[in-house]
Amino acid sequence: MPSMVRAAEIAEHVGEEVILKGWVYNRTHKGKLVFLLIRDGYGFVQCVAFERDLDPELFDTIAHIPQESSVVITGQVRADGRAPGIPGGYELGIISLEIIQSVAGDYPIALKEHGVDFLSDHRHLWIRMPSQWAILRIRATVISSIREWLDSNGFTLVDTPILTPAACEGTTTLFATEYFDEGTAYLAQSGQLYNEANIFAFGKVYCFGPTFRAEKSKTRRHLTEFWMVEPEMAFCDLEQLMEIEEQFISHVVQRALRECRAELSALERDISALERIEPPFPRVSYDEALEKLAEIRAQTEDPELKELLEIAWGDDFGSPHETELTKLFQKPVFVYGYPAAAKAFYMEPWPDRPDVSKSVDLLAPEGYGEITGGSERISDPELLLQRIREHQLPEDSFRWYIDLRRYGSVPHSGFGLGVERTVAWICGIDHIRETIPYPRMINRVYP
RNA sequence: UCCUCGGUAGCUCAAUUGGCAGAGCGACCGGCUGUUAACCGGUUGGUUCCUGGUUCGAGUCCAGGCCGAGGAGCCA
Repeated sequence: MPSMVRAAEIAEHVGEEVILKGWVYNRTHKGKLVFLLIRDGYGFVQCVAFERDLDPELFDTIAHIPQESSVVITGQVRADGRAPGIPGGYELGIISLEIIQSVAGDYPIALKEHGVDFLSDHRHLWIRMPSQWAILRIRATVISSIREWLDSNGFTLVDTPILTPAACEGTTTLFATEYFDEGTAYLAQSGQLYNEANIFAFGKVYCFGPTFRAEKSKTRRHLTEFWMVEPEMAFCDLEQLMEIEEQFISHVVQRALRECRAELSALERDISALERIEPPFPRVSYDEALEKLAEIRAQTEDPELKELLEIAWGDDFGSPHETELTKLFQKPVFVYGYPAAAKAFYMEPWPDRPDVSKSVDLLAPEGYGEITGGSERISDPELLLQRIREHQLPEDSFRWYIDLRRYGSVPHSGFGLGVERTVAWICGIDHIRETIPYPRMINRVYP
């Protein structure tokens, strides 16, 4: 009895008779010769049927097998440079083939260009296509390496709630839901405040889960449901935070490079752009970034870009600013020291510059922009209380958060990494809706 | 919420000044021994987003609406 193989490991079985279980991705009929491109979940393998080698009835079946039919194939593995696939270069000479289900011939996704709305409506089928399959495999590897790095560098996973009593940061719009007799609960937009409690028990922690924003954002960088990992560290200042981030991000990219070569090349990703990603990353202050933007603005001939890049000290960067800044570097770039007014209430002020916060965003290169946002947090209870009042937040709801500064307060820092934006950058694709299996956007909750 | 663009066959798109609704792909049938979304021939395929208006005549012009895409703001 031949043994079952996975497409990804086919190279290890050259000369052997093996069994492959999967689905017909494409069929090319050449008369006395038929090529089937079979996907099995682990890759795509070409299987070849010659009329002279097979029973006429079986050959006719293979010649007419519809796209996406499920099959069990027995065949002999051989190396052939002409064979397409992921990874390509090997093919199966078909000895026998059993159809588990023959599709009626009405599979909606033809092998041709499609519009994004059509593909989104068929997301449950779209994920079978090589590009989407490759992206989601890379996503899985990215998530795995995020957890691997944190777990092996002293961080404890401490889960934070998804149903929360109020806005963590009080600014962005939240999804609300009825919560028994307790009134309204909200879907979490961040686990950070809970992380800050957790570091006083565990030192270094992270939470990792879906987060929700009810913002009516309609861009290639936004989802209403997305995944975020948020590490938080006690006894950590802004400089140490940046060192942690660059180690962490570099590990994630390098492991994707090692383990997802076939997927990245299926996406035609420029590998060399990723090979450069290792510490240290450039660091630019907000003030320096403003100067660089002013230079770019002075040099551009494009009146539209000139207008988009207009910015005054105190404004947060918009995506045009981020995009232009990242073009100046071949690695992710830290921009630190944003104006306090543009950032959240809990951020530690810069020494001797109260209008500047000890905040840092990491902007991915090639125009991808912000993938992490972090800061050193306020550790003084009086200052924190003052900020809560300035932002007109409900003091009573933040009692527990203020307690953290009363019982053993220490300098501490943390950041949040957007998984989908990171995957989009690593994959080199232009819209994050393809980086999550079932994207949730302002006008899409199906399928 | 604002700006720009779009909606025609299952899919991707054409349709001249307002004058017979078209092509490619898919599906189905046939041909082809190395295809890479094969190629060639044939068959099949329509509420032109909706409502109203102008006109002898509307896919095309006008008004209102619906849906989608890209961008802005906001953010990861």
